[in-house]
Amino acid sequence: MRTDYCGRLSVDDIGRTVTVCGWVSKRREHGEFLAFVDLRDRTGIIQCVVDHAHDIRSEYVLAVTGTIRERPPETINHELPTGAIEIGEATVEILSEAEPTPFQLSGRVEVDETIRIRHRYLDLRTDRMQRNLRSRALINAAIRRAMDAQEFVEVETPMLIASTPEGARDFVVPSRLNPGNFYALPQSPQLFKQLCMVGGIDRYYQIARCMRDEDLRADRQFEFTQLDMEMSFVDGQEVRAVVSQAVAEAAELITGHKPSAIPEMSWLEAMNRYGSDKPDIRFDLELVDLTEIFSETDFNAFKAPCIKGIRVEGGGETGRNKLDQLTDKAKTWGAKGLVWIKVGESGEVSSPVAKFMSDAEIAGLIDKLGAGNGDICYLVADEWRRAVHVLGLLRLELGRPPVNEGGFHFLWVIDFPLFEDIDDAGNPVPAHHPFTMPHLEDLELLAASGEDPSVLLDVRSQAYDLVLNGWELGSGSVRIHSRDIQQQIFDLLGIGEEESQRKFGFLMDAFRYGAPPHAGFAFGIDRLVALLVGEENIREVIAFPKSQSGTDPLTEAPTPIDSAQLDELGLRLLPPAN
RNA sequence: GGUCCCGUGGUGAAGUCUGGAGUUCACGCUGGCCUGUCAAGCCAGAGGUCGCGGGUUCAAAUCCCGUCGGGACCGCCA
Repeated sequence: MRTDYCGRLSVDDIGRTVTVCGWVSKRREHGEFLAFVDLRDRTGIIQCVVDHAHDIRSEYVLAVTGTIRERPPETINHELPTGAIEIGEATVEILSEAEPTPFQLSGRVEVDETIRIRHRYLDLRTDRMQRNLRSRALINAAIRRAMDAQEFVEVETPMLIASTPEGARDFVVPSRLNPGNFYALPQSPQLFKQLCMVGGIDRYYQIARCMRDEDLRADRQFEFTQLDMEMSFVDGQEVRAVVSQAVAEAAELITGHKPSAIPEMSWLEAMNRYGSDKPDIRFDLELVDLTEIFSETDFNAFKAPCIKGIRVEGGGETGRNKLDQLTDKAKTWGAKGLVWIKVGESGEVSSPVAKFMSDAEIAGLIDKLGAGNGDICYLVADEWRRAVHVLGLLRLELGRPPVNEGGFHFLWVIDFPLFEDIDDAGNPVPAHHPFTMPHLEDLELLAASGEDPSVLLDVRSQAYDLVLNGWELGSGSVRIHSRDIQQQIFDLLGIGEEESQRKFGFLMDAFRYGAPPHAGFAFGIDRLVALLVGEENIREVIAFPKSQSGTDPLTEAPTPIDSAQLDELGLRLLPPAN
């Protein structure tokens, strides 16, 4: 039926008689005996010159046969790759007619996203979606090539697994053969890939679908895709090298040039300099520590464990309205307040709280922040964690570039703390998952925690995150392969032997029979692709995404099921709440 | 669970603050004209429960209350 693709025809084909197939992108009629039909397929557009085009409408599916010829010089379209040629005296076979589409596919106007998703089969015809899905496929292929080249074995792990109460909320699937029992869909193949290591696979990877029943966001869908990998007899450094290689090849494919080596930064440094564990290092605006300067202060609001500030160059013109808005935002982020200090064009200092500070303190903070004439400084005083958190968010608010600007800045954040917090019951809250290996130098702190649990917060883990332009792409760690250390961690977390046996017994059992030291990583391919193609929402790189409320405007899922289906599964519905 | 924004012919927007006839613009659609366009052009036309429900008012797209849908964010996402 087809001899050529539209977008691949060129001046080299002049004189050939071809048949192309595709959709009518545009029809331009010039009277009864001359019309131009732009035919579109996945490769591009070719202009076809036909007579009697009156019953050919947009999005009709055609097979067009004719001879490739040069266009008259004055009619060459330089906007179009095929703009120097056309299919002349074309005969048209209508393969399929089309009603007017519910939205225009030209991409010239932004269309409501729900309408696009409800008619995704049309939206997929647009340049944007064609490009995004093609880029995604290329990135997947590049990642597979990188992993295959390094002798990783692709292993598929089950989708129907046992539910574990930790972590995200599970999607569950009722079992027909075992009424009253449920499978869970995997939040990640975590335990299975560790079993693969015990099984001597040595290097495992999988482009794995993961499901988490948590609220959706611009960078979060129920279902998402990860590159999941695990290696035996390696340290974290070697894992990061492999992952760096995979994302570098993916990035090179899209940008056309090899990204530089990915820098590493400790979690503590990231928090101190950027107020985030996923710093966007495309821009500076770094946090500066001012605690020392105010150690003897009389200013009550600054009698705090930590005082941090940022300086915005040329921010002195910021109006009172804007400053009030920023202060309100800082409060919603958890700050008690936001202090600002302007340095005027002739060096004079203005701030609502200047009168509470000594001259030495003002001079000190201006010096430390490097504030010059016309600048503004923002200061937050609080507990260390809250101070850096608030200023980190303020930093993003004031300086974050649009998604498609500033290039691609990957970053490894390493040496995460093992525990995030101590809960009300006195148990530490794990920052990663409970199989994460602590730093060997910090093992003694674990032992010492009996007297003072707060030292646990200083225990570093061998966990690492990969960050791109302020998005967390993924995380990984060196795993615990010793049953003793694992039990020690479970004890600290308040997970007793009986409970750990019930939840993770199969992993603990596996470790009895020779567990290799192992480490791994997983990163979100949706997020990587979105950033690389310049989209700020992962729905744009997913063929059939769900809305923020978890429904699918195309299939209308989720839907009720009939009572026969419920009976078979041994389920009965409760009446609606309220 | 919470905060904020949006909902107006098929599509995108303006109109809403400050109530006064479904008003406007662009695209698309239908018909006509048109032999070198490419966002073709020109002429004519069709197309609306202003998301839905209630309230205030002589009068509601506009003000108030509720509700539904969409989106951004907080919580949540070991």
